Formats: sequence, C-alpha cells, structure tokens
Amino acid sequence: MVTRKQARAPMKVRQRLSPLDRERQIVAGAIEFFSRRGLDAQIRDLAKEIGIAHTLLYHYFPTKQALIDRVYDELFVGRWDPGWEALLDGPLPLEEKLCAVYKSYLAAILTPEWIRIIVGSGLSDGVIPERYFAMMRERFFPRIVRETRKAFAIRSRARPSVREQALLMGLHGGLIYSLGIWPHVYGQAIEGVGRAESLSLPMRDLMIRDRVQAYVFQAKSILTNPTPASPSKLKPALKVLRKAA
Amino acid sequence: MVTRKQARAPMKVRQRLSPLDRERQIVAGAIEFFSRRGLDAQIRDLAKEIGIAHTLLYHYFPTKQALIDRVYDELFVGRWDPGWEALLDGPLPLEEKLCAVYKSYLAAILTPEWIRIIVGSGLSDGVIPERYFAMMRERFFPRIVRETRKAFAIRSRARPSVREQALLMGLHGGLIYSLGIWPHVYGQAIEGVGRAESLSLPMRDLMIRDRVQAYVFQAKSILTNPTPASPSKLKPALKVLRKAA
DNA sequence: CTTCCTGTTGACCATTTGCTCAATATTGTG
DNA sequence: CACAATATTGAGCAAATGGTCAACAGGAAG
Repeated sequence: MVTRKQARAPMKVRQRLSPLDRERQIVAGAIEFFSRRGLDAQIRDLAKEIGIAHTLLYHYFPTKQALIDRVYDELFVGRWDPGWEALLDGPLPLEEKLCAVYKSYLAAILTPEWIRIIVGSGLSDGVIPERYFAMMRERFFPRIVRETRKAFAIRSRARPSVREQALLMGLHGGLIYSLGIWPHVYGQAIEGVGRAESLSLPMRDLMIRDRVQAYVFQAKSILTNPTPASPSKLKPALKVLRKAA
Repeated sequence: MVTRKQARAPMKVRQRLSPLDRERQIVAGAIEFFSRRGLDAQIRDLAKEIGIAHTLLYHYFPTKQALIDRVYDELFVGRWDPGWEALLDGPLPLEEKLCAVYKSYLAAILTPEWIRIIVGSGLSDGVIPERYFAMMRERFFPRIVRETRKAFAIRSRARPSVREQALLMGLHGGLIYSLGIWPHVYGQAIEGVGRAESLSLPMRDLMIRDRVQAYVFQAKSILTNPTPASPSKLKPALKVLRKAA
C-alpha cells in the first residue's frame, strides 16, 4: 500500500516573519497566554495558540524563564508612568491629586493580564511582586503619605506609622481589590454590570472619588488626633455632616 | 559480588496508623502544602513532606481532585460560622455590628492557607471562589446592605445599586487586601511589623474600626444623597468636622 | 509463636514537559 | 534562475507526573 500525502490536509502555511515581528507576536501572545493559564503553563500550549512550533520559541528565548522575564519588563516596567510621580509632586489639592493619580494609575494596570500575572507570581516564587512593590514603596506610597501630611499641616518627616500605612492600604487595597482582583482573579461581577467586565469609566471614576474622599476623611481624623478611634467618636461627626448636607 | 543491605541506612520506620488518623494527617498536610505550592503542585512532593509513599495518598483519595475537594470542605465550608449571620441580624447599632462581624470573620479566614488557596483557585479553574462567593452573596453581603439601609432609614428592598455594591467592596476589599493579600500573596509587610506576619490583634481591630467608620461615613452620604459625589462636596463637611473635633 | 487482616510500599506505565538538533522551506540577492 | 542565509519545523531525549498493582510488613487474635 502506497502511503500518500493527505490530499487536502488543513494546509498550515509556514509563514516567515521578520525576527522583530515574530518576537513581538510571541511576547504579546505570551502575556495573554500566561495571564490566562498561569506562569506554570506549558510552553507547547503557548506555541500552539500562537500557531507556531514550540521549538521556535526557543529560537527567540533561550529558556522559559527568559520569556517570562521579558513579559515582566513589558507589563510592569513598560507600563510605569513617571507622570504619576510628577502629579503627586505637583500643585493640586490633595483630593484632586489623589483622584487624578489613581485614575491614571488604575487605567494603566487594571487589565486581566496585569492583575493575574502579578497575583500568580505572588503565589509562586513572588519575584514579580517583590520587584514591583519595591518600586511602589520607593516612588509611589511615600509621596502619598507626604502629600497627605502636607494637606493637614503635619511637618513630620518620620517614617509612616503603622496606622498611616493601614490607612493607605485601605485606599489602595479597596480599589485594587474591587476593580482588579474581584473581576479578574475571582471572576465576579458587580451586579448590573457584565461579568468579568470592568465598571464603566464614569462609574470607576466615581468609585475612585468615593474612596479618596473616605481616605481624606480618615486621614484628617488620624493625623490630627493620633489616639485610636473609639466607637463613639464618629457619631457626633456624622450628625454634624447630616446637617451640613 | 553479593548485594548487601546498607548497614545503617537512615532507616525510615514504617508507621502504621489508624485510617482515621492517617486521613487527618493527610488532609492537614495537604492544606498546608497546597497553600504553599499551589493546587498544581505534585502529589509526590506532598507525600514526601508528609513522610509517606505517594501511593498511600491514592489509597485514601481516589484522585488528586478528590483530595482537593476535601481541602475545600475543610477550609471553606468548615470555617463558615452561622454566628456571622446571626450577628448581622441582631440588635447592635450598625458600626458595632459591622466591627463585630468583621472581627470574627477575619479571625476565621485570615490565614495563609485560606487566602492563598482561594486566590490560587481563582487563577486556575475558579471553582472555589465561584462556590464561596455564591455563599457570600447569599448570606453575607445582602445582610450588610440591608442593615446599612436600615441604619439610615431607607425602606427600599431593591437590589443593591452599583454604587452600594462598590461601597461595600471598598470596605470588604480594603480589609481583605491589606490583611490578607498584601501579606499572604504578595509577601509584603506593614513596616514596623514582621514580614508575612499579621498585624497585632489590637492593631487589626483598630483597622477594622477605621474601615467600618469610613464605610458608614460614605454610606450616609450615598444613601441620603444618591447623586454622584462632586469634588467640592467634601470640603465643607471636613471643615465642619475639624471644628467639631 | 503463628496467622491473618490490612495499612503501606517499590516497581512500573503512559503521558507530559522543558529543551536540543539536524533537516526543511522561504525569501532576498546576484 | 540559482543560491546563500536564515526562519521554521519534526523527531527525539531525559526528567517529571498522575495513577496502577502486586508484594511486603505491623499488630491484634487465636
């Protein structure tokens, strides 16, 4: 029996790209793929999704780790915007400043790829969050603490107190959890909005404003009265607020 | 040449346990192991850590998935406390009620195992968060929304608005992120506190109080004035607050 | 002490996975 | 058109992995 070529096999055309284009295609594919399947997923599956032989990946990246490193650079270094620091250093009043910064910051990072990859790395070797939050601790958080103190005429240059850090984490975490982890890690929706979809832009802006206002509200209370909040303290404040509204 | 037994091999003693004890040992080991290495980790490594042959695992659990299911029951079903619902349904004033519930709730779930396993599952097949948050959506969140409305004399039984949900996520997310994800997923510390360690209990309670107060503060503003917060709205309120303090 | 029950194990299997390498096909250039 | 340069691929390897199975051994009963 003579073996014969399949007459009309799906004919995969071998397309030859310039090294630059191919590399870009691979990196883009890797970001999407690893974010969906985790950094432990098989290089062979990635190749299949891109539509190339898995060996070609090794032509462009010597090891799987090298490819992952490249993904890190693209996603975490590449999306960092020095404008955030400039905004924080700038002249806006505190509330406006924080709203503007978080609006821009969240617009840059609130994608399934960004969120899922940093969380995934945190669960495995932790290299990515380690490097990333070193950057945040150096360039981002201290500026917020400084500007917050400035807004309430606190002159201290001391390292942030535990309470100040907790306050900041409340702002930062509330936003990242609701807008990033809730949809992109847990796959949960805000009801009334499509699942795994983001909040509409105006809604997101509103939420940023809400959280920033809550932050400023508490910052005042903490910075101007460093004793622990007691259960009873809020009541009169609220009563006053109700009248003011 | 005569093959001979190693004269003094590390002599692993084969210990024979009752099926119940062995199963308990396996489940406990699996929780610790999977939380550290992820649900994709090898069953053989788990067995090695427990100190048994990997085949013994298959004697107690027919498949790896069966073991994982058991871990879910132990961790997520087993730690659910009906007392939370009772507390929310009870007579305390809103702020006290929320503080008490979150104090108890967080005490139950803020362990590396709980946090890392639910997040890890979210990144892979998502089965665990899917099931878990169905429970939260049914038993936990609606009660908070209801009690919050009640506190401000809102009689509506309508489904929570997007804004109400976002508000709730701000509270919930701020706490889970700061106290759970930040240390146990990202491995980051609150400075002044040991890395990967939790905040001291009084500090955690204080943070719960802070976040709950911020939530109540905003709930009032949102529920009694449903138009979007404008940038300028907070300023006078703050001024009044400052005077009141 | 012997015997049986069953908890426990090592050897084994098929598949998967990161990675290598010689062979092949495509494209630009003389 | 021919040919060199190189982008691309399939076959293959060693180690790892989920799972099976017959054989082994600890301990209670006789």
